Amino acid sequence: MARRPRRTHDPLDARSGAILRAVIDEYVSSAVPVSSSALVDHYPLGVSSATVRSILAELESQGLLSHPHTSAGRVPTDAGYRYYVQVLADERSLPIVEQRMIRHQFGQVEFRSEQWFRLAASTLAAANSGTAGLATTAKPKAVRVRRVELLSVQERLALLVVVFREGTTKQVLLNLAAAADQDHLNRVGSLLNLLAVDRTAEEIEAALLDLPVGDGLRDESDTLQQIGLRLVHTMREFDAVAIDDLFSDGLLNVMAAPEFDRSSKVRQVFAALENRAYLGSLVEAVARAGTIQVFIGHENRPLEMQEVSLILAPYGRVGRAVGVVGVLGPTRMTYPQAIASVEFVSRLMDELVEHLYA
Amino acid sequence: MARRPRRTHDPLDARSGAILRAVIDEYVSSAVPVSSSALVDHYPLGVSSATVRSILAELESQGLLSHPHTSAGRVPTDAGYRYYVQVLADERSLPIVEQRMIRHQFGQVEFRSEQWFRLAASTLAAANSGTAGLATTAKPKAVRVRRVELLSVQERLALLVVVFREGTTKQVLLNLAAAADQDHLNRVGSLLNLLAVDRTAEEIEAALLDLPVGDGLRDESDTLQQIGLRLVHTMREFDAVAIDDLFSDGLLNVMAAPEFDRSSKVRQVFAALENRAYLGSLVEAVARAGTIQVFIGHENRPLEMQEVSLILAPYGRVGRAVGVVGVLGPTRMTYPQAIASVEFVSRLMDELVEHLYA
DNA sequence: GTTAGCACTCGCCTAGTGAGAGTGCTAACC
DNA sequence: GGTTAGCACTCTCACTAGGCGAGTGCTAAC
Repeated sequence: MARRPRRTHDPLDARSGAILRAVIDEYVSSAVPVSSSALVDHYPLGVSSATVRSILAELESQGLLSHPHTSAGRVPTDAGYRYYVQVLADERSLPIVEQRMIRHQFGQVEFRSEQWFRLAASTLAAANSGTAGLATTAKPKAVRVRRVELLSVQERLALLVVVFREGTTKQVLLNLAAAADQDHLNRVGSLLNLLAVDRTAEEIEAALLDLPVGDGLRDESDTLQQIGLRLVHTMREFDAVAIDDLFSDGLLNVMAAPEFDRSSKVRQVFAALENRAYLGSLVEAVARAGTIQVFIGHENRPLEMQEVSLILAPYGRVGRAVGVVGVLGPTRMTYPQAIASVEFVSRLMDELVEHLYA
Repeated sequence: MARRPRRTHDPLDARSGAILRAVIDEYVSSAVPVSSSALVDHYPLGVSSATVRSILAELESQGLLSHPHTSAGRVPTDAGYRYYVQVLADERSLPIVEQRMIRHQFGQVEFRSEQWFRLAASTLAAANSGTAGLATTAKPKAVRVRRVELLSVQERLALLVVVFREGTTKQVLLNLAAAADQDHLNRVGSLLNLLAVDRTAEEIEAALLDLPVGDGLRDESDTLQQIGLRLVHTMREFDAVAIDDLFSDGLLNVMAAPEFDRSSKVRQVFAALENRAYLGSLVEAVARAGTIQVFIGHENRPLEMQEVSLILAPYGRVGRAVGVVGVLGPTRMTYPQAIASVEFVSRLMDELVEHLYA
């Protein structure tokens, strides 16, 4: 499961590397198998097409390129992309103007965390044509309560609002065992706050068990137990999911790519996004790695994701809240640019989260 | 804009009606243009294919059927579907077993409104193969505050949590003009609650303006003004959107239909869902009508939605919180079944909402 | 090691053909 | 007069053949 760095291919000599890079650059922009002549025409390789052909044949024998059919040009394999990403791609960073523009946008948007995630996703989609932008909310391993609130809805119906330390809230409707008015709930609420604030599910559960019985607040203690357990349950559930909320943008752009012209292919992309289990495992892997990770085509285990690539980067603080931003696109994507933009946005999100915790 | 009932076609005689119905039933299940011989084979019409042919020609001249090309069978037009839905379709209701199953599922799910919407959407998707289920949250025209809560995040950063009467919450991060600790925020919070509880944005704004200045709480009054205005702004924003949250399920099923095998068609469906403006107008129309509404193909104004149909029903109480549930699918869908299930689920949601307001 | 030249392969486009489906029309029928 | 059988006609679809062009791999010369 752990997504350890794949074994890098035997290093290529400079010229082979340059040609592989050229093939990939060309293929990414044209979406058409690349011929030897196209390479000598568009790239300053300084050799003839015949020479290029022999090198292409060599790269193919190494599994970095493939051949749709005899008289077609070359197409990168997943291994080819992998080598490209790991060895050949120039470390690029986002142009300053673009950086400034994105920062500006984040400054403009309302100060509401949901808006940031939306913006992160749409920014990434906009910065990488043909890909979708993704952003998950920041979530610690074990959430801690900042404050709970109890609101009477009806005689035996109450709304429990929990605010967690990272600012996310959950709300649960409670069917109360006994009737309780707002005054009663207020008293229970204060007790629950005393018990729960700054604590994890585990700790709250322990505290509930330690609760002295018959301490003059008999009336409240039943309700407190009931609601407390419900709170613990809700928190456990929240802790269990790797991805609480997933924002995406630009899925329509992905469909526009020629490789997705049949809807059965598009289906794959969506199935991928709905496969929260796998996506969750990636998010965890990325959070664990603590740095940007690239998952290319067949490196993705689920069959339905083997024609897409994901570039994901964590943000936030390990041990505290960690979320992930990234892009999802066809394997044929502009990796350097995508990596640069994902890296930039993740650092930006870092700052935003840091700002909240400073 | 108002989606008034379309003019019903001149009524057909019994036999023509039966044949139109047969064509639609057949086409819906086979997705292939329907020939006269297929009709006499599969339906007890009691006449020969030649007779059927002449009637088909008649129905076509009335605009209820169309002809892909000379030697192909017939396909219903949008007007044909409309006539079918309005005149021909038998009032069906969901089988009791299915009703019971759905009720059971709603009983099982956690008592959290979000879960209900998800379940409503997935139930509808499951009950109608080839369609997506939709559910919007229940939202009144002008929301009213049930309670506000202020939490200190940092010296000059606070989290405002607003719980509205229907149980939804919003949270906004506030950049405070001046430093404020939790004590200070608590005092401001109580004042704000006094001011805001049970009130709409308009009313809160008015109350803020009426606020006596220099009433011994000078310190708090600046913060109160600032936060109050922010609250009003947030509520206005919330009031302005017709659709706050849209849950959908089964979009992948829609893609499976043969009419959506090219991704450019699928694109349309998604574009439709992202066109919140139009969707919002439909939701409003449905809420206003107070009853289930069917929007077929070209009856939808946006070009990108002219190959899909929507069946939407309101739930909740007009004047209070109203939401919408429904299905989205290709025009070629099983309308009677879809209508029955949407109607059932909307009544179920009615009950749930009613339960909260009782 | 590089290059020019060339034969070869193979997908793609076009045109052409035959089969089949389904219609519309007509003339006979009840 | 409505209904039906029969039939000519139309049009799509699937298949085939042929020509074109792109691009390769190989070879022999540089």
